[in-house]
Amino acid sequence: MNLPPLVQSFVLHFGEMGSRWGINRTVGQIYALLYVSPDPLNAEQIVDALGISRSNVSMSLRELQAWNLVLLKHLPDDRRDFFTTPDDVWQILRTLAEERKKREVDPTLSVLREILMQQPASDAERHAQARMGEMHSLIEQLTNWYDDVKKLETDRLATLLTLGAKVTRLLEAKDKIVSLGRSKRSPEKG
Amino acid sequence: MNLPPLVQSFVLHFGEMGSRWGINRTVGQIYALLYVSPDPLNAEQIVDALGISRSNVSMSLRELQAWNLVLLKHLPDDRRDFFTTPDDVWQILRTLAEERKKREVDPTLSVLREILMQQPASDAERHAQARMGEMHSLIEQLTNWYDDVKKLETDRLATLLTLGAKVTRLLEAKDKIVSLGRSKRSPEKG
DNA sequence: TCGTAATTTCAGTAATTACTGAAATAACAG
DNA sequence: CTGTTATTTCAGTAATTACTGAAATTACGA
Repeated sequence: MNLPPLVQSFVLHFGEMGSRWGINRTVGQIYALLYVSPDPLNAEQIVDALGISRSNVSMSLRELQAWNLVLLKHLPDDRRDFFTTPDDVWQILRTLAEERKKREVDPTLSVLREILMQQPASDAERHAQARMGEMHSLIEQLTNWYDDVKKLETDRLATLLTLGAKVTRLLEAKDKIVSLGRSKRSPEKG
Repeated sequence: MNLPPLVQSFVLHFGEMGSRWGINRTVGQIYALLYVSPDPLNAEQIVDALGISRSNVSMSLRELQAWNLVLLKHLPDDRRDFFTTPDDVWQILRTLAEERKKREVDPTLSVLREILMQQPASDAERHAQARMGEMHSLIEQLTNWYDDVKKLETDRLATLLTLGAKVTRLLEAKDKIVSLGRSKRSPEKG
């Protein structure tokens, strides 16, 4: 491996974390390298930087493309492929979220839906189905929220994050006001 | 494998997804089985249900315990260990989020912090450090939001989710009002 | 302390995943 | 076409991860 020390630490870390993130070492290292490189890199440069085989680079770049995590660039009068990551980290986050949802959540959601359609044939199955129903509606709530939030432009998203749980304090206040207003006509618990 | 068909589909799916979720097949299957079982199960019952070795069950339960995803129960006059999952799916979600953060995010955050302390020795390193800084602050914003939100009780969290992006519409309105109020004294762009 | 059941550990093996080098394919320029 | 460079494919191998069975350990009750 042939990199400035500071970059090397980063690249090695991404390599190690790769397995925890569901990608492999090489894919992690290549992504890290592209992320910190000032300019797009071609395959040969990646080979030189990381000291891995050309074919491994080819396969790993293909993997990163399948994840939509890299951009393919071309220089004039040069037919080699050059790769970068998007400049905007928020955009990277969006892509990551989208792809992980597609791979890690959607299949489960559809399996759950299918099972929930079936007729339970015993108490055990009835109970199991009820549990799967709970899981299903939890995931649905999460993905609905996600679908809603992913459309936000970056600065609105940042606002939402900064606000965090404070929002619910507003809601508490609102609840009080609403229930006060309602209390004459239809009083309720609480 | 010896399970009602409906449960078996669920268990097999969790097994297959296991690798995508960073756990292995057996761990996924055991978790799924415990999740849908009406009562806690002991190791022998898991062996019978899934048709895997006793030692594999032992190791996989240990793994699930490391993730805080299962509860250990004891029946009176029975010294075997029985395992379940929490009843509350929201609690499960919280645990999952906490553990994934611990394993998948925190190490990167601390590596980034360390690297950002260092003195860059070239333009390349300066650029890399700037990029890592962007990543670092993105992750910090996300984890701050998470720390804020994780404290909410379940129904407040559900409210927050249901509201989703609608919150920002409130904010837009608020922005307008505030800027209107300010416009006489210190007019600004927008 | 002995015996028994429950659980864990771990060396060996099976299964899976990652990586390489060589060959094939593609994309051009002359 | 032919030669050259870039990229991909893929069979074989290396490395890693998962799983098993046997032995060891633990936790009791008699």
